[in-house]
Amino acid sequence: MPYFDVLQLRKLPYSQLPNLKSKPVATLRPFADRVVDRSTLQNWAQQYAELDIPSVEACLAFLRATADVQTALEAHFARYGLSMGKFTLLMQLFQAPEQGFTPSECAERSGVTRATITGLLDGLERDGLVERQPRLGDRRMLSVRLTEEGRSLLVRMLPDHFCRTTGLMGELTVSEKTTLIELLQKVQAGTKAMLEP
Amino acid sequence: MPYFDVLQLRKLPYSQLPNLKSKPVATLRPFADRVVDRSTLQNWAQQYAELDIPSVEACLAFLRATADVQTALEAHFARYGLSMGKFTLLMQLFQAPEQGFTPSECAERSGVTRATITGLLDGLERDGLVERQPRLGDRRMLSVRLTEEGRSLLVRMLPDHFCRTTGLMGELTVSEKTTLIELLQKVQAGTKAMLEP
DNA sequence: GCCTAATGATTAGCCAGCTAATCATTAGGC
DNA sequence: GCCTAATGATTAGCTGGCTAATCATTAGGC
Repeated sequence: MPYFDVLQLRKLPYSQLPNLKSKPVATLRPFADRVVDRSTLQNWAQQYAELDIPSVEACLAFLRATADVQTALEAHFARYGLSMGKFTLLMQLFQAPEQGFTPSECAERSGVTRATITGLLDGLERDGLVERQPRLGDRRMLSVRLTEEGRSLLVRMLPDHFCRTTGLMGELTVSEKTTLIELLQKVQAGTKAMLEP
Repeated sequence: MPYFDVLQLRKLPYSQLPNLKSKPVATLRPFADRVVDRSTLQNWAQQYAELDIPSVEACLAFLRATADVQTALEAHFARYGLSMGKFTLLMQLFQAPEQGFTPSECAERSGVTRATITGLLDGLERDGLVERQPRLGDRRMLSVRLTEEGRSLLVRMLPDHFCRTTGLMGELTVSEKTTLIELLQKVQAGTKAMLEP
């Protein structure tokens, strides 16, 4: 759930995505954008000295962008029957050496737990995009590899994928992209403050 | 799962978060940052004319920041026994009129489905932070309100919350915050390209 | 050489999104 | 006035994160 809606912003209702299986039946109806009310924010700022308006606005803008991009990526991957996690996994295997990766290697490279990888592999294997084989030499490990079908799915989708990635950043000039990267790195550095005990 | 790890970036391993209940046992070990390899990117760019390096880099930076902020917020809310969704809901009710909101209103304001609200309310009600009561006049509807306990939890946590939000943006100057907001709006506009049929 | 500890994969179970279906209630057309 | 359609809430079931526990296998110390 989008956190920023505390202050009445909104994300794209999922049911409005194009190309997803079905019509909404008893789900959210579209509703007008509710942009954050300056006076509400100022009101809060009077009650809480800790509230810094520009920071909150930047944070809300970030979360709003986050939610929209997330939604858009999900819709993109859904066209190919994939989720972000599954695509990530496939791309890793696409670049993998001959013998593939072990599930643990996949987990480590992805920054998710092994349990999550097990689940994703179950799905990908069910869809015939990936195969698990015993690893010679150490019977605890498995080799995970793309099947031909998996490889061809990627080859088929990558042009579209890169094209849409370019489109996502299409409103920014090259120098704006550079600036954005710098500013995002500063936000990332700020997460330290959130994580502190 | 963080999509950007296709190109070997990483997010903070969940198990390294401070203040979460327990020690990692059989989970991810820390591993070195793998920054995207320029030459890999250039290599790919040769194979796929659609790949625009600055766009991909900006996209990866964004997704990386997204994942880290998400993780940090989750850790922050976890200190108070909340998730982002629950916090959002509580904040809405905090500002609600006397009679509270109906679950549907909550859903609409949050941009999530009613089913999701039902689940969140179940959890919040179980924890005694919120109460559901029948609505006079229309027996299909419910009134959802904060309990005293819910209200006092918010009052207790908000100073810390705003403080940490300010901290999150603490590395940026005021004018950088403004710039960031502008650039993020452009990224948001770019999601159109992702959503197109 | 054996026994304990470490490692790899899986399983079970929680959470919070989602869709689709169901049920109760209300509203509206004829 | 009644019956159908719309509306509000819930439920069931899927997904993909997570933790914790389990099980098999391997490695290492003594």
